[in-house]
Amino acid sequence: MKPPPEPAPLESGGPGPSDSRILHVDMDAFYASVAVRDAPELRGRPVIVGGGNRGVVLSATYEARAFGVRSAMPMARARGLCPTAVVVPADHGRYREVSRAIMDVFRDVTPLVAPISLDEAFLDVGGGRRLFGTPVDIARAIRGRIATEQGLTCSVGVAPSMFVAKIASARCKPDGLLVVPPDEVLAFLHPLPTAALWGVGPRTEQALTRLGIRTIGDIARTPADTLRRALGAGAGGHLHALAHGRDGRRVEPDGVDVSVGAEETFSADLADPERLARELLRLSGRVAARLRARGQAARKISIKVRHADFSTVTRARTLAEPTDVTWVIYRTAGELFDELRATSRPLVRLLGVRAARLSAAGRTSHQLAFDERPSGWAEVDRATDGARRRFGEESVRPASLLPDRPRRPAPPREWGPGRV
DNA sequence: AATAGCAGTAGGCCCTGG
DNA sequence: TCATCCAGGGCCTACTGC
Repeated sequence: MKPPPEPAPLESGGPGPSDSRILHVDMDAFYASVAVRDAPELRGRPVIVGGGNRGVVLSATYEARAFGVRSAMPMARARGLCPTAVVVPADHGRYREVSRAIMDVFRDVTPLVAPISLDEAFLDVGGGRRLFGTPVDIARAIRGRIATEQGLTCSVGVAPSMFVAKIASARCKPDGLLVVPPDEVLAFLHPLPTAALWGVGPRTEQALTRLGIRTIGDIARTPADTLRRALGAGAGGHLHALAHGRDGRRVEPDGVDVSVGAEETFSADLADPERLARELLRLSGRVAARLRARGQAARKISIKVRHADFSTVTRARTLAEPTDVTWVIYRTAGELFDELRATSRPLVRLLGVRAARLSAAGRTSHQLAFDERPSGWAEVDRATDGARRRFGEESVRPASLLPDRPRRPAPPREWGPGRV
């Protein structure tokens, strides 16, 4: 999800809407519910979506949750808790389809839809009274449509602000509807544990516990300065405001992404420099293709390396000019990787490539440096994109990525497996 | 005993250029 | 010329959440 944007400046009249007109709609056990819907023989059984020998649980039916299975839990542990569970691999294409249909339902009642993920969104339905009825009417209608059109259940929180609506939907799961009127917000919030607040994860919860703060009410009774000292100026002030029910954020239709990346955990830890270089090339190709698909170019390239002991480092470099070219990204990532491993080379568990500082790709006038020849790499990418459109994603890839030929990864003379 | 693949922000540190 | 301060950018880690 996207972290909360900065609270908008308050308009005269106080913090946010004075009526409960914000909806948070959250699908119940989304991936698992889609899997069961599409394979009815699974109904009633514990089902876990996830997999891979080193994967985590992406979603689990309530039957599986009864055994203690939770999302983000390592699969090995989940299987231990619930050996009878049916394990189903994820099908992201399918989830995207269903997601689009659901979001369309939301947009039928208001243009103010802020998707948080495939299965969850905020809606501001304050403007729809005349056409669609009260926020509660609208919430019921949405739940009905999703049930009949998709055969799926969702839970809806209705409140005067986004974060209260979010907590409300979580408290009425599954298949629930919970309305928090403005004058009941504080009574609703204060008994809840601090972790119920958006932005309080395990670390922050620990820090608060050390101060003897356990509930949202405790936060509200703590001086803002104490919180700021313990959690930092930003987070401290933010939590203090939330605990008093103040949340100036509005529901804004999606903003643009500020970065795109690709990363992968390998089925076994890697040491082989050639293999690592090939993986870097593959990830670079994926990032570049996604940039081109959005018509964007990036000025900052970063890599992420997770070692066998789970320690993680990132390295980044800003380019002289934006790029969407596979080879430029690969070369940069390779240099960063080289520098990182100049001194020591622990086994690699995960590798990632990310592109940031995005701009519209445009046909920027490109000044060739003295020692630079027109490389033709952009043309290679264009041809690749075209072939993939016609013949499918798997139709084109660099020779070094062909399964039969674990050779050296393509061109960069300056950087290649020979030097790793 | 095991820990995905994304994405985002905050805060600390260092360097650079007035 | 040197010391000092400050602002801004870049980099990195830590944390959060779906």
